Amino acid sequence: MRIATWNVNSLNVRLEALLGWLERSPVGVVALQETKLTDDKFPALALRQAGYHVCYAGQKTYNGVALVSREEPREVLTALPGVDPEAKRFIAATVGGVRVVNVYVPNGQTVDSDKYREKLVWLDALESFLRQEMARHPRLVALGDFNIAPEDRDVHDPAAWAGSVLVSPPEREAFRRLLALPMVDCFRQVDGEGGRFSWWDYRAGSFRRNWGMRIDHLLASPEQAARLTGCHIDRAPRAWERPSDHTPVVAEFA
DNA sequence: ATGGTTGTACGACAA
Repeated sequence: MRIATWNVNSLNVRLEALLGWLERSPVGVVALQETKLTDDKFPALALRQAGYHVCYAGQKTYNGVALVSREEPREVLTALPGVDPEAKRFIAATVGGVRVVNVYVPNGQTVDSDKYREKLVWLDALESFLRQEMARHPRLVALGDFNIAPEDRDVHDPAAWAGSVLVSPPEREAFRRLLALPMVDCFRQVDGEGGRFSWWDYRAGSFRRNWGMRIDHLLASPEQAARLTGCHIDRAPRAWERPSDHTPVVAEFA
């Protein structure tokens, strides 16, 4: 089964891109972040007509997550225990025997901000949740926009970014704690090269210059990681007209 | 590379 993650930065703007991408790249599940739609505006019909089930948790203007899947999602959960349930950043469901946990981790803004402290609290809550969830669901995938570049090779200019949000040591420690659960960083397992990014700023021609970061991840429990047969970043949609600033990351499991 | 853009929504904020 192919499992993918894509921060679409407004599903309203990106619906045609998503449908076009699904047509050329069919998946078992794609996890979406930043849908920026209330649930009454979610394009469930268009996605059902494309042959997918959907579950979603949205709000006005900000955040919003969804799972788009070939098989019906079961045991859907739309709140991460221990954090503000009003910010729609979390949705989990069981699809085809795999527990899929879709996260839009808070960006954190700057390392001296309240939002940064909230990000670290959010990551603590995620770690606790995943530890419990893995005990119940040996086949577990946690994926989404983590807003963390795990290592310097995941950053185009590590010196310029040193200590900043997305790369700061406490954030990277939180990410390593997720890996210590243990979970496998699927892309890193397959591709140890640096300079492979999933996000590029809209400004300054960043995509053209490959000034980006790898901040979108798929983490797999050991049992699920044993089935991993491939993982790649699909850069194509980032070059399409009116793109998201993120591009899809796709893992393949036997 | 600390915003040169984009999205939401119509000014300002988030990313």
